[in-house]
Amino acid sequence: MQPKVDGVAVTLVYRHGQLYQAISRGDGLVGEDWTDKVRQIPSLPKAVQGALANSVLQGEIFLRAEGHVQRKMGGMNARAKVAGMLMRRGEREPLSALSLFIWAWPDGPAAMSERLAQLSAAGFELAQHYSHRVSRVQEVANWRERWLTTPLPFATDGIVIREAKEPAGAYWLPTQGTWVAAWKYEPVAQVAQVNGIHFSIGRSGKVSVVAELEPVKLDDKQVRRVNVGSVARWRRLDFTVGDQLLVSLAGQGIPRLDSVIWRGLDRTKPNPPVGEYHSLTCFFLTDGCRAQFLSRLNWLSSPQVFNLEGLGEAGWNRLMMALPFDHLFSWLELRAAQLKEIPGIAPERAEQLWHRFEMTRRQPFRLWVKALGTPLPEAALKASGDTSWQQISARDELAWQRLPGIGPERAHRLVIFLHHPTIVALADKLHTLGVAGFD
DNA sequence: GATATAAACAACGGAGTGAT
DNA sequence: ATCACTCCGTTGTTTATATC
Repeated sequence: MQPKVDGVAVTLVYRHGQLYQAISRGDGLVGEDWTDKVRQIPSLPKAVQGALANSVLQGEIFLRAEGHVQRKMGGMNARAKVAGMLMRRGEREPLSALSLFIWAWPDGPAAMSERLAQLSAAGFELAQHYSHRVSRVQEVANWRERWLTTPLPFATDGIVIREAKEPAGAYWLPTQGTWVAAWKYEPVAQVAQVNGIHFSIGRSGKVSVVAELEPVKLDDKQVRRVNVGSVARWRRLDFTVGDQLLVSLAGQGIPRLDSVIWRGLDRTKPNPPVGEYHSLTCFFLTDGCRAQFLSRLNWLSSPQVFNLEGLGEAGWNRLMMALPFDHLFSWLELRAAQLKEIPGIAPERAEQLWHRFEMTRRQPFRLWVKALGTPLPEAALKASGDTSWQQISARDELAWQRLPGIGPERAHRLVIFLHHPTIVALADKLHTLGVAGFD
């Protein structure tokens, strides 16, 4: 077992004895390249030899904090600080405050003791120093308590227990792994008063309930809101403005609603929108559609679709306020001169934005399918290979079901979606607007 | 019927960018 | 110089649906 070091996960790739690449975890499959930053960490060995010379290591970049007692000092925003330092550009200061804790060597020697010994000899000493062989739950509990209350050179958020035998690296997948378990420290919890209840509407029409709180401090974080989840859960919990909730930090800093602590006498509750929104609503900016419409715009400018940089929720809001917005793709009809008139958008930026808009016309057809909000899983979209509206709307339920991840239910919904008058009308608009694939 | 999985969604903090 | 905004990295919870 080892302390669970609180930092930012990184994958190190060594080739020919040199650090070749350092990659953030990202979404588990693709991450950021932090190679240059990691090379500036002083404790990183300059070169490694033997089996390590060509290896892949998993570790944690952490902020050195000599004498850190977790129970007394909490997390100190260590993770955010590390992430901040790694995202900072240029080389203003050396990253001398950072260090590395290597916790896995997926294709290293079979015996854990051997892996730890070789890592230590190469200059990654921490794992060996802080790893203990355990065979009983009580031993684990003892170490856990000890690491929580005595000084360590880093912040921790629990402990990790690993089996001595690990599978080959090829079998390591995000969110899986039965050979390793974490036992986190009890989260700090606080009672917070509900000041308001907010219903947010996502692009698909899904409604989420968010409780606005009288701000409370949890460990190193200031919490003002907490996600309640579905309307159904909110109803089950049965709370309203003025009631008090128990809130803790789940995982590494996301507020979590634990329970309702106290209810007042006044049981009046706001009315949530139920059944009003779904995947076929709010393609047009009409009364009551602002929220979902905005979510749709935000989605199509996100990296998952067109990646229109620098255009977020507030930006879209400005566009919507200042210009005639009718349907989801009205932005394609705007002229550069119109964009330049918007307060808060400089002429240069307006020009640039207009160009980005124009370029989306030539973006791959599959991105336009996503932009439309088609309820089609990523894997199926890739496998379909369709490149035109004709192809995609010609598919019947059986043809859809041959794609991965699509069963009868999704196939049915897809056919309804694609032949819905609103979608047909939008596809026709895209044709008129000269978007590739809609001719 | 049980289990697995993908997708959607939420919040916070630090850094960087662009507008005023 | 200040402010508003965006981006990124962190991950738990819920739901719907596919698949075994």
